[in-house]
Amino acid sequence: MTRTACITTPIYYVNDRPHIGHIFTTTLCDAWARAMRLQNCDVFFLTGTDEHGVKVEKSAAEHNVTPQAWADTNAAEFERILPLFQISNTDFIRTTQPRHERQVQEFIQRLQKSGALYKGSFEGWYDEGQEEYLTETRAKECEYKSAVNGKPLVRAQEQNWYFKLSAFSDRLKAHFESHPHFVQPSARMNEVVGRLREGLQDVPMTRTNFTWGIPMPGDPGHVIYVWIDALFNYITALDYTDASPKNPRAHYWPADWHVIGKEILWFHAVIWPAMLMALELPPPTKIHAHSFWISEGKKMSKSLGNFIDLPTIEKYIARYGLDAWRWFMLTRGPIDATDADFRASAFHETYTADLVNTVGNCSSRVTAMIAKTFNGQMPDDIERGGAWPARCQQAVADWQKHFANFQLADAAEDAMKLLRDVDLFINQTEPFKLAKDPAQRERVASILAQCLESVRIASLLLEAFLPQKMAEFAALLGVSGDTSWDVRSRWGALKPGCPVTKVALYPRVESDKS
RNA sequence: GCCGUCGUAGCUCAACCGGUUAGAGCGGAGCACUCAUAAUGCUCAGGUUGGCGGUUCGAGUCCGCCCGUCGGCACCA
Repeated sequence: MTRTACITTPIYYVNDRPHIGHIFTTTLCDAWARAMRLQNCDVFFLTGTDEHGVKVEKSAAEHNVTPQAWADTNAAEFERILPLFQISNTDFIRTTQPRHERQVQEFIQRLQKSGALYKGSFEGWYDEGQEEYLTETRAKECEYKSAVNGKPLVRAQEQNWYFKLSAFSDRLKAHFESHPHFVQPSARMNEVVGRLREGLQDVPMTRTNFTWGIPMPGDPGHVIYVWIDALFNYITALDYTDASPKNPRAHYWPADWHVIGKEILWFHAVIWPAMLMALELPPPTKIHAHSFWISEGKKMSKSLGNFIDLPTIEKYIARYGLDAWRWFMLTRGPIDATDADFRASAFHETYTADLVNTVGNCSSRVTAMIAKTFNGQMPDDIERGGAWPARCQQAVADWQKHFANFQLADAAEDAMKLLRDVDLFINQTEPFKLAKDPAQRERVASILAQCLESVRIASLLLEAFLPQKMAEFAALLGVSGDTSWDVRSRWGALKPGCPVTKVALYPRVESDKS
């Protein structure tokens, strides 16, 4: 029986344009999904778009189109760009799809039956121009005036459906205690636990001031709040209103990882698990909340206009290649608790140091020596690998452990270390010198065979990060994607005599000193 | 304001429960080598581990205070 794995990105709000943040999150998930697939896992990798809410309704009106048309256009853009980054998602869910809307209504009805919902009145500071409520702190910040038109905020009230979040306080606390790694990184876990200690308030889950959303079952005029609607995507994509074994997707839940940005942690770590508890469904296994990119030392913001947007990203890919882009995202990105800086100079240095000088050069020197010394054929290793099989096995084990813990950059480093060891080994054993002595031919054959086999295994470990060139390299060596993990991850997949040509995987790129 | 991060070599970061001369990568300097994409390997960083005080046989690692940074505080990846 094959293992299953499930990973999700947040669904992206269609009022936004795709930028480095979306692509970063999605790429993280993609690398993990690819790593699991390499290991023969049956992977469900979900992404999609969040399309309801007052902001979409307003933007649509400004553009003189229907909300659905506006959502269609923008959702299409999010979906269109996935192949540009070789994202290997297995589904793309949109919250305006019938499958989602139908199931959300059913889940809401179940929540109602469970007694987790009640109708109460909501009072708050209301911006009449923007037609939205502001939080108490936000209202204070704006001195109780609209940030947009300067008119005073009004005290407004409306009837809403509430989710009884407070009732789940103890169960949530118990879950956090028994699952100390539920939220990663640990700094984020601390934040959630700390806030949980302060007590929970029930959350409004419907609105009446707009209509672009999923109607509240049995209460016309009430629309399900976008966030509640959106969270359900993780299980509506699995048709999880039917959790029985007859549903071919049901076994993917609970998801191994919800990968999110830190700003939406509370919803995923607290509200979402509580709703699932109310529905008597299992919570997600783990949540990884990454941090943000900043740009050349400055926070990205709409007002500064320094977002790393799609055209900027496409320029990098045109210049350095997709692998380089993914490599920088995955190894230098804000995957943990601190923000990371996107600098053009750092991008260039990372590409040169890692992909050109290490991956590219090491594979090049090894294949070149074999091509020259052994007529382009994998030589026979009478030493049976020497110390290398164990060394490679260790790298594979470390890599697996790091991926299991969502430590992607560390997993990449496992492969890089292996390559650096190969470089070192070549300098120490000097096969290029020994090759001049016919008496040393067997020794040279063993050294080079060991090098190539180690490089091959390193490239396997890099394939989730660098899908383009590593797949190409594997194919060149005749050990490509349809070969099983057991064969590929073990020593000895390259047989003596198989053809080897000199490779040049990552060309040097001149830095543009302006 | 409340809660929470982080503050270690020029840069990016390591260091499990406190325990020998605090470690890598990148950049820089020198040397070696020539199979390779002017690549690679070796050597070189005398860092008061933000500051002050405390606990301890012993603290980067625990406690207190201070300084600085960043984040969350309900809908911006």
